[in-house]
Formats: sequence, C-alpha cells, structure tokens
Amino acid sequence: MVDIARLAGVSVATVSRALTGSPLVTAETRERIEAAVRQTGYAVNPLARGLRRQEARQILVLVPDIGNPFFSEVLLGIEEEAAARGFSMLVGNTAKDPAREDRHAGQMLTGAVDGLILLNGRLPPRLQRDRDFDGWIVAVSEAIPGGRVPVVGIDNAGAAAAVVAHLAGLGHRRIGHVAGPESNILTHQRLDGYRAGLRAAGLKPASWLIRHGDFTIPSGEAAMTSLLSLPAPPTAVFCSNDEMAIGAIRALRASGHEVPRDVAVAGFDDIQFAGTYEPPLTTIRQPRRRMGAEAMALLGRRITGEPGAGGDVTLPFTLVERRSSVG
Amino acid sequence: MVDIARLAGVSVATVSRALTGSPLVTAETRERIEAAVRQTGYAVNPLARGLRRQEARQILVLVPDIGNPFFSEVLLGIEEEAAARGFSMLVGNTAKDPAREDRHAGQMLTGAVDGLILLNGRLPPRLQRDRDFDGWIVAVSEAIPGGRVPVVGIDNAGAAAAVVAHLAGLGHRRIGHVAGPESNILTHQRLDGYRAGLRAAGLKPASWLIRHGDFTIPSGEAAMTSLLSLPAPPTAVFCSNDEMAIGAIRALRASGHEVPRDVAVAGFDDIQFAGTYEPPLTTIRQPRRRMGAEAMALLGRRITGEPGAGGDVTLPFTLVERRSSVG
DNA sequence: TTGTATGCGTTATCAG
DNA sequence: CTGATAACGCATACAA
Repeated sequence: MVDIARLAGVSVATVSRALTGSPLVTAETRERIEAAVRQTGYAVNPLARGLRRQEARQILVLVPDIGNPFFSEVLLGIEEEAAARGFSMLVGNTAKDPAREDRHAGQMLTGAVDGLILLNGRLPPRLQRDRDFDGWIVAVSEAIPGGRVPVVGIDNAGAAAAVVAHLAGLGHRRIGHVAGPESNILTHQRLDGYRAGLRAAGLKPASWLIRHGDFTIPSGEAAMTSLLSLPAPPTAVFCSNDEMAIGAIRALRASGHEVPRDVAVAGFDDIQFAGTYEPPLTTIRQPRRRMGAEAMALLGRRITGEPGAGGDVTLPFTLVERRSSVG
Repeated sequence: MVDIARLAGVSVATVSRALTGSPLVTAETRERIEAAVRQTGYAVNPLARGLRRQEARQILVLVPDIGNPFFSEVLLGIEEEAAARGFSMLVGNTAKDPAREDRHAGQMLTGAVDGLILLNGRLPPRLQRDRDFDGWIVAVSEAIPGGRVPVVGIDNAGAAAAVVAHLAGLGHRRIGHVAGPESNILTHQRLDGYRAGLRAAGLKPASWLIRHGDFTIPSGEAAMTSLLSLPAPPTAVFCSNDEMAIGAIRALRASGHEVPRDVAVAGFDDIQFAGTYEPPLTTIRQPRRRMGAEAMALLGRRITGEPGAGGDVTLPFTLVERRSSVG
C-alpha cells in the first residue's frame, strides 16, 4: 500500500480511503490511485485489515460429513451466498466428534471467523456454556437443542404427514415407518408427523410398525427385513430419509417382493439418486441449496448488524410422487 | 495476551514464547502462563499472528461443484489432513466460471491463504500468467494443462484399460465407450486407455463405437441411445464415469434391453450409489478420500518447506466387478 | 531466561 | 479533501 501511495503521490491514508470507497476522495485522486493499483496488481491484505477492523470476513460451517450429498448441497448454497456477500467459507468436518467440534469452534473465540453455521445438530460443547456467540450462530435443517440458535429448514412434521397422507390416499392401511436414530431431532419431528398423518387418515399409530435406523442404506435394509418378519407386514413404508428407503427396497427385492406392487416405499430428502433409482423414489424434496443460502443470508445480516435479521426460517417442501409408491 | 502477561506476572514476549513452545522459557514460568491461559480461556489471535508471521495457516480448495459426491469426498480427505496439520480449509465453488476462479484465486495474492488445491482441472486465469505461486498449488484427480502443477490421482489410462480387459475377458468383442467432454484431460486419458485395452485384447478401436457425454446421467442416456441405433450396437459399454453409466443403463432399460444379459455396462469412480444401484455397477474405485489427504499432505510439505516434498503422486485404483457386467 | 522495542499492513482519529 | 499517526495483537531482534 505504501508503494501505491508513492506511485499515486498521496499518503497511505488516502489510498486506504480510496480503496474502501470513502466519499472523502476526489474523483481525480481516486483515479490516480486506481491506476497505480491496476499497474502493480496490488491487493489489500485481509489479515491486516481484519486485525484492524476486528473482523475476518470469514464464516465457518460445521458438518458431520462433508461427503454426504445432503450436506454438500447445502454447502453449495452457503458458499454462493457467502461469496455474494464478500465472505469466505471455512468448512470443518466433525464426524460427530465433540473434540473436533470444539477444536473448530475455537475459531469463533479467536476471531478467525465472524460466524458459524451448524449442520450437525448441536452446539460444540464449549459454545454451550458460552452464550457470547449466540447472535452469530445459525443452524440448517436440524434444530439445535436449547432453542438458542435460529434454524433454517422445512416443516419436517408437516412433510412426514404429507407422505403418510399420500400413502393412505393410495389405499394403504398398514403403513410402517423406518425412523432415524432415537437421539436425532429430525427423527422425532418426522415420527410425530408420521403419527399425525396416520390419525388424520383415520388410522391408528402402532409402535410395532416402527423401526429405527441410522440414516444409512444397511440400516434401512435391516429395518425393512425386520418389518417383513411381522405376522402382518406393512403394505407401505415411509422412511425418514432416502438412503434408508433405498435400503428398504433392497431388502424387499432380496426377499422376492416387488415395489410398489407388494409394498410401497417413500423416502425423504430427494437426494440426487432418488429420481434415478429403480424404481424412482417417492420422497420429500428439501430445497437444500436454498436452505444454505438463506442460512448464510441470515447470518450475514446478523454479522453486519442489519435491522431485520430475523429468526427461524421455514422453507417450503415438495412431495415428489414417483414409481416407488404409485407404480 | 497482555492480560495473560499481567496475570502470570511476566511480559507479553514471554507469554508469546511460552505459547509458541519456545525452549527459552522456564518450566515454572511456562506453568504459570498456562494456568493463566486456562483460567481466562485465552486463545491466540490468528490474524495478528498471521500478519506478523506472514502466513495464514489456511488453504483454499477450488471445486467446480461442491455438491458433486466425487468432489465432496475428496474434500473430506483434504479437510482431515489439513486439520491434522493445523490448517483450515476454505472452499470455493467455481462452477467452471473463470471469473469466480479468479475472484477466489485472489486469496493467494493477498496472502489470505498459504496454498491452493485445484479440483477443477485448470489454473484460474490470473494464476496462469503469474508463476510466483507455482510452488503452492496442487491438483487432485485431474491434471492441469501446462504441467506446472503436481497432481495427485490414479493412472486413468491404466484403469480404463483394466475395465476393457475385464469386458473383453467376458467375451465381448464390440465394446463401446461413452467418453467425457472433449476438452477434459481425464476424457483423453481414459479414451487412450480404452483404445490401448482394446488393442491389448486383440480388438480394433473403432471411432463409431465412441460417444461423448458431459459426465451427467442424461448425457449418458443420450449417448447410449445413440449407440443403440447402430446397425451393430456394442455388447458392452465402458463409461467414463458412474453417472453416465447409470444413464446408459436407464437408456438400455427404456429400450427393453437387460443389463448385463444384452449389454454389459461399466463405469468409473465407484461413487456412493454405484454399489447400490440396480444392477450394481462394475466400476473403477478411486481412493478419493486418500487422494484428498495426499494432496493436502503434499501441499503442507511444500508450504512448510519440508525437504522431500515431491511431485506427482499416483495412487492405486481397484477394478470392482459387479452385476452390471458379470451378471 | 526474560524484558523492551519494533514492525507486520490497515484503518480510523484528529489536525490541517 | 488530505496527511500524520496511533493502534489492532502478536513475534522477534536485541538488550539485559
């Protein structure tokens, strides 16, 4: 910057002003400075600026598994909105490990990042005690226990109920459910919606039609296999995510059943391969990319202290009817 | 830090030395300082440290599409290795847009990041002219034209040849190929391998058995449809990635062919759903996570100036034989 | 072994 | 409108 100043024949203070778009600079002076910048290829040092301004213009996203397509699509939305707002995106993989969560969360304390987006369903331990950062944390998809963190997501219970309504509308009366892990908030929201959907269709929720998986394909296979061993197996199954639905279909196929003729199957999320699978999967489409973008927008507003920052954001979902349920 | 100094009754310089692990500190003094740190929850400001040391302890990964499972798994490997080495990972989505590439690449020039990992097959324009950063750039999977950047990946030609050998070994004599985009380096490497594999099996490469797609499912469908319209369609098809292989299978199914009975299909990459698809896909498994980790390790060594930094890294691939080819 | 002083590159305050 | 200068938080050369 001192070089630019010399080249343009002004002080560094003026260079700084010109570069930050201050109105206190003559058009002519500004032009000289910009010429010097172009000539030298100079670029402001973000570390120095950040140190001075006490901000980093970076945000951190904590993800349990970057490799999971659901999360990576959310990341895409976050990145685009972040870039549009002049923020860079740091990504930390936590693998649901509290120690890693804390290590990454340390970047909030040190000022390395200005905000935090959580995709992993909970606050890192050290942030649970420390409420100082509450205003700079946003969650996506999965609500954070404690209710301190605003969430950007869909109405999971409503979506689950919509799936059940669809299945019931097809004439099914024994509708099973492959739920997620017990501890997961989404599991409960979707389970509640499943029950509500049954009641709305005049059916009685029965706990023996419910199995818990862990959102993986093998767990969906195991859950379906278990359901099939029932004296009166379900004729339709709503799975809490698409991976488990694919697992369920595999189990059905392995035991000689045809989908949806013998058993209808529905998933949740509309991951990339849901529409390509054989049979294509009936599922709930979540606007993942938009969820990411909205979360970043909300966080950005909070960081820059814009007035209408707002709280929770609920986005619309879509029930996508495909061959796994409607043959 | 000044607080810590006061608390421990030493100067900030000593605190700094203690925190950076300098040997010039009494065990006893160090203990007092560490106690003060624990008590206050103090953490070093990375911006200040970075400004002083002229480093950021951050690296940037440029990805064409974060949402693509292939890339996101590589990211996972990069993140883990980066974290292990004390680096944070910034991710920039380029969508193959040179303007975005340049915007992100600017972080190299400003010193916001210490290194760059390329997953998008080319150098950002502004870095093509400027060779100053050559030592701090590493590519994964896809070689960068110009040969200035070390690549971490597999022997793509060898892998393609292995697939063809497998297909030929099954008795196929008309083996088609659905290649990637013309401009892509991987396309050419795999195309070369395909031809080499044919010759090794005593078959003659024929250009009419080759179609180009763009690595998407629909493009694979279109390519296969086109191949099927041939007077003598191939009895086996090697696709340059799994998405196109899935597209090919869809096209075959749509036109009443059964896989692999009528036509055998093989893909490349072994993405998550390759093994779950119906039929499960014969493909080449790339060690994506490890590729990411090795790339970060290489970059880390270069940044810290370790002696045996090395150049290109070629990792082993695996031919995974599944039902799409061996029925 | 520890303390003092300086500079890393910017921005903001205060004069002019 | 512009310039001089202090301060952001830390690491290091130099003294002690």
